[in-house]
Amino acid sequence: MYLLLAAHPQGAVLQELTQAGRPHPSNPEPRPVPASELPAVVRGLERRRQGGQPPRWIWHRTQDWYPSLLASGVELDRCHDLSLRGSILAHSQFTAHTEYALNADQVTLDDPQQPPRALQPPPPPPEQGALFDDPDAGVGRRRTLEDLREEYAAQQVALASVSPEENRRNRLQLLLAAESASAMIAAEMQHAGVPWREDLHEEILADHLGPRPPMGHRPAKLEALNLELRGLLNAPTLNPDSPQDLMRALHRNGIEVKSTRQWELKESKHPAIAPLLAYKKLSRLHAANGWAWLDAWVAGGRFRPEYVVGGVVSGRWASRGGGALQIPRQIRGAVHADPGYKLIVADASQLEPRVLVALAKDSTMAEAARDQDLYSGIAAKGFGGDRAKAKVALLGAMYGATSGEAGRLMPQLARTYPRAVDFVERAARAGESGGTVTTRLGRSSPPPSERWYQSQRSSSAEEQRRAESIARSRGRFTRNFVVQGSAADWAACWLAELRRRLRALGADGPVRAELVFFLHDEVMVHAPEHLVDVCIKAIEDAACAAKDLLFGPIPVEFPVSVAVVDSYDRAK
DNA sequence: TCTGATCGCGCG
DNA sequence: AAAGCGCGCGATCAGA
Repeated sequence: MYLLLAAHPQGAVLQELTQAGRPHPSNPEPRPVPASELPAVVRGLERRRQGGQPPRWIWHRTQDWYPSLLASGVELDRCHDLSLRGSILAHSQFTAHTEYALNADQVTLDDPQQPPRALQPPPPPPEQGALFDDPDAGVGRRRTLEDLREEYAAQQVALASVSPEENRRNRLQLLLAAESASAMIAAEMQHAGVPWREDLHEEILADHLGPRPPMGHRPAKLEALNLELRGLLNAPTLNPDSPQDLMRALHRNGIEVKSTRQWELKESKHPAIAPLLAYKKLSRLHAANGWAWLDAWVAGGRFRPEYVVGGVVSGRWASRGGGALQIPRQIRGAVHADPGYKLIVADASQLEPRVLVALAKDSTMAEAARDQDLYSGIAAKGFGGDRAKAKVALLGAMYGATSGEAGRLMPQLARTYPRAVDFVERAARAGESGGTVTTRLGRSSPPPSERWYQSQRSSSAEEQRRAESIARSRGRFTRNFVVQGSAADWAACWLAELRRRLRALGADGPVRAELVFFLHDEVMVHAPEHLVDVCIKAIEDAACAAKDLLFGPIPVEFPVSVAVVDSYDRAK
């Protein structure tokens, strides 16, 4: 059962559709639902089964509907997020020949005239009347039931015309499903929040920085370091937070650095360097994750960041507010399971190089990667067992290193593993010449920048060099895109498969395992102790399922490492 | 005084 | 200025 949900002056309007996107013949009439009744109505419909399956909800953006439904206690099984599907279909090489993609520039669901969503104030939740008083606000004029029905139908037509060769149609369909599932998971994770012990966080801050200072003042330990620096550098008014100020003071003391970055400062032996590095470390902790951060982002024992699915072109998630994807190791001790619960932290070991092996069908490298530690396996053949060298070389190949140790190791890597190296080289060449590359499931790289096109028309030798530099830069991007993006494909499938298994475990009851965090190749489940073992099994099974979904039965493993801990700092 | 760019650093 | 890839965020800085 396909249920389309759209905004309406009185709240919402529902319509049952066929899979193709036409009104369902047995129940074609749209049904308006007042905002106040929406959670109850949706809950009722969600309980219906057709062929044993719950309905699939179709809506413009998951973010516009699902958070408030979750707040009302309504959890749903699956959806189509038309906005996320649309941006994949509009750019995928798999659909490049379709009307949908060809028209994408003129008719898109998300108005290109509007600034990116990140720059707009967040839309009010649908049950707040304001949204419906002004037809131009929020979801806007072109998001009526009819618009969305047409949009969905057009997406289905585009999908149906994808070549079935090499399983392309199935792969793209899988990507769309995984992307919509991701949107639901992001909303559910925000709803659940990361378990965060404010008292432990404050202990960490007090240990490193001293007691909480009055607003706008430096904590005691930072101020002490500041005074020490002023003395050592003979600079009585130094502000170490100012790069210019700091640079001048360093130069006056004969410390000839070109920037004030940590790694460059570490080169110097001057007695002021140690306290300066200590200052920078503590200053960062105070500014990024200090008391102000705690006040702003943690409430009721939970950290609730906003995740932005589709926020990165490669398919990775981004986040908005609170630096959710950059929780420093320093404060991970504050992420702590509730009494009677455990944190299960799982990460896909060396995901990107394994994805490269599978993409390139490099059987020599696959053989080497049978080792639990991929880099050791690769080092054993071609690098005389030198793991560090093998790692640098492989990362260099995926990132496009040209100089330094990684650059020098490339020929060595290419001799032993020509297929893997050739795969990323091809992606780089395609990008340099303005072409498009595509992930395993069909997410394609964006077109070249305006700068790239302009540089192509260069004439002088100077401009030529500049053009080559811009082209190489795009080459490094597309080279990495296929690997990072296919890894994101895998991770999205892993996450969706895991969600399905966790839902099956604790379909009813308040005590249940929840996904609470996701970071590119790592998930965190907050689980009651008696469910820990089945959760671990679910995580591992989901990883296997994801591998099969992407690549089928190939001899490449995607092992996950799992830690069961009370606090996040004990993982890894 | 406000705004956008830049630096620097946290994460994968 | 370029730099092995992708991000977000806070403080500073330059310019209106």
